[in-house]
Amino acid sequence: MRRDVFQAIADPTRREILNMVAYQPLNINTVSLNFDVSRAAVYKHLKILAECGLVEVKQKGRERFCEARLEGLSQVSDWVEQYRKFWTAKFDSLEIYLDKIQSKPNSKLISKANKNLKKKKNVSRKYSSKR
Amino acid sequence: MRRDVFQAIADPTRREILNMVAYQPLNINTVSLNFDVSRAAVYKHLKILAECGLVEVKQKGRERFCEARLEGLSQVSDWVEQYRKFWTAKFDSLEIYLDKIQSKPNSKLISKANKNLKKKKNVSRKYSSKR
DNA sequence: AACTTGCGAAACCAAAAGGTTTCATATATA
DNA sequence: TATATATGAAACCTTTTGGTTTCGCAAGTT
Repeated sequence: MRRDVFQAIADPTRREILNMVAYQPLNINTVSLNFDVSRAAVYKHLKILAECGLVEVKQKGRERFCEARLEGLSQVSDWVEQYRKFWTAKFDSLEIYLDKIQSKPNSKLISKANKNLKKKKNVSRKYSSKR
Repeated sequence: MRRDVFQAIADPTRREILNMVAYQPLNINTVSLNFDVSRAAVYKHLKILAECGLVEVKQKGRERFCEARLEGLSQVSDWVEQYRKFWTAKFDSLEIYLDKIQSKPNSKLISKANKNLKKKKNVSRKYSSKR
């Protein structure tokens, strides 16, 4: 069960939950009452958010307050920011590059590709019906 | 079939694909050769990326070159950035607020919650075995 | 003590995801 | 022309996801 921040924020309900507890800690019930889905469903979402560290749960009596711990989002921020140059810059030069490259794609990737090709053929054979 | 950027980048393979085509357009086969999964699987990932606008596909003869169109990531960037203050700021005051609030959670959310509570009871009845 | 609340967990479900094979087709190439 | 390559698409399969009910229990309330 992969449990990373990217997957955690992929679900719109979880993003809403995150937004809700970002401004103040709320107990699980209060969070769930703000959604149409069942408390159990919200509970599971909260569990996922907690598992990847985006919310921290603190017991207070019989209640459990969920507090956002958004530092984990920096991982997403870092990932996105490394590509900002690609959508900020003009793409004309890249277009031209495409025209040049198309008959002979990047050699580095190709050589890596060739290694995988062998692996891939093995895998294929493994699953193939013909021996 | 929900098809948004958040979901598109949730899969690590798709993030790798995106990174691969960010630097130069590549045809589908070349992309797939760099992964252990089948071409068909990679094809599906590319389709998802294309559906949410993160890659653009251009036909060139019998080949189809995939080009990254990363502007869509700005949506993710915007979403994350709105929370940066929460992980940059000190949380002490929030901690104190928690202690004050815990016996009486946010009234705005609560009133919204009450509306949903009614809905929720209806829904429950709908699915309930007892009539 | 009896009742209400807030949770946690289990059992179940349907749909979505992520993969795999296989096959057909169009485009290059030898 | 015969062969190889690059795709698209369909049929299937297994695992994950996102939800729902139902139950039990502990902690507050009346």
